[in-house]
Amino acid sequence: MTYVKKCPECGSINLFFNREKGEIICKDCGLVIEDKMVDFTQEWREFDSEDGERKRRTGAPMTYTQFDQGMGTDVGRKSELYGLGSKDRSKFFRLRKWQYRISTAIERNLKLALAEMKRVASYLKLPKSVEEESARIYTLAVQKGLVRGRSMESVVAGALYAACRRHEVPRTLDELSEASGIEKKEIGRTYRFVTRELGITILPSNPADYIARFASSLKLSADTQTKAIEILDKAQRAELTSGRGPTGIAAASLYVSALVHGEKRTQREVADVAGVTEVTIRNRYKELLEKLDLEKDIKKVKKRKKK
DNA sequence: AAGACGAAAGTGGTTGA
DNA sequence: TCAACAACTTTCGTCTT
Repeated sequence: MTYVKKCPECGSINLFFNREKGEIICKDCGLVIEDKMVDFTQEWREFDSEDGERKRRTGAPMTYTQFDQGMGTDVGRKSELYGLGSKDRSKFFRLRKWQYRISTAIERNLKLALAEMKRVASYLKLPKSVEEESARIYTLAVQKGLVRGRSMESVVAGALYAACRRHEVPRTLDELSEASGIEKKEIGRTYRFVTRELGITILPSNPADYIARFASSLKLSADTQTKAIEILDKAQRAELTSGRGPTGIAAASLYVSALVHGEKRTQREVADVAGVTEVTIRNRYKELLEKLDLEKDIKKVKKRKKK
């Protein structure tokens, strides 16, 4: 395993080490540097002892990014035909034929889907752990027949979106949409459908998870970023965040923070990277000023400018 | 001239009867 | 199942820098 001290992209030494996700993330440019480390968390949850027994396993690691998960199932072999009557014989062949048809159909679909998934995931620079999770979700969806009536691509996008959220490295629907070429609405729809049908629970995404990425695409300093997180923290305590879109909150915090640090960005610029409109930023921004008495900070900056 | 601000009308999703 | 509702968007006119 390589030991990274500097970000190969921007040379920054401001790295964030996340043991649970097995990743190192550059705080300045958002690059995921190393994601091949061991994942220390369980990927399943145990609700009772019986559940645990079933899910625990030993042996070679299973991967979902390969279409048959490194395993295969077959309906019997010819050698098992001895002693069967002609009726059973034909049943045997019928079953095998179906087995073949179904499994090849699923396999073909999975192969295509996983290739597409890989493409989109690498376009979005997603860590391997997210891709794995996404592949798992997609595989389950196929097995439950949830792809029927929907385009394969949209389910792939939905699975990726869900996986990102679960791993707390959220991408916006807009980004997914741009990378996959599927409409935002459609992704949202299939995402909701698939997670509901599979009983996957997803926590509402935390605005703080967006800050680092937005800040780096706006080329804001680490100071500004830290300040934005602080503001966010206060906002959450003042209950300004519930029911609001997390991206809007994150964008507004960044906007304010950039303002007081003299790294002003226009509302338009911030709005663009966050995938919201200026109006939303304005509304959140107004609320932030009202409830968090940040006015004095803003005034200070204005005075400084006049000099 | 560009950016910030705010009002009004429209959209898609959630909720509760 | 449908209507009310909240959040967000689009659009557009006005004010500020």
